[in-house]
Amino acid sequence: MTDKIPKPPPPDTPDSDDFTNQWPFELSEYLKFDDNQWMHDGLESFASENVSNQVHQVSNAGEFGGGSSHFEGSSSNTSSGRENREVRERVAFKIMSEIEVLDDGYRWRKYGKKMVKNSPNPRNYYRCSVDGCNVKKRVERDKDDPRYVITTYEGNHTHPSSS
DNA sequence: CGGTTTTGACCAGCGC
DNA sequence: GCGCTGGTCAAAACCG
Repeated sequence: MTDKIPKPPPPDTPDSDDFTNQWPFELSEYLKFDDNQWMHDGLESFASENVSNQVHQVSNAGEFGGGSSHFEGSSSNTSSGRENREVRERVAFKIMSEIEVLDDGYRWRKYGKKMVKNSPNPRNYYRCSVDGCNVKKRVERDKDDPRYVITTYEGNHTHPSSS
């Protein structure tokens, strides 16, 4: 099952950070959260319509390979613990597709499946198979809209997109 | 043969 | 202190 998807169109953005542009599916919404308040108590509403409140258009999602968001691990500076070690950017996507695993040009190795209580559907955990690339991907189906898939990316790829 | 997938169990953090 | 959820790893099985 390496390439279940025929990988349709990697047309003219093979090395662009905007790999979202090559997604043939309908990217309904794109969510970016610096904190983690998006699914704190609004996961249900988030999947419904509330999402429109803090959702940006895909076209504007031009930041991916550079960790643009000023994500900060801790808030205060601790006397000894300084610094946020590795800034792991988290981005959540809501895609309308029957396929959950879209081929974005990278190879993902599934490393776990878990059933969340909020949804009758299981949550899949993927990890980048490339050595040195510690990017993680979390795929979950919507609870109210099974035809929607929520993909959460964690981290940035440090290797060239194959192809 | 290699790489990947799959299920279960384990662990950690947090809540009450 | 215990329970629960979420997350990760591990071994085995399977595919190309």
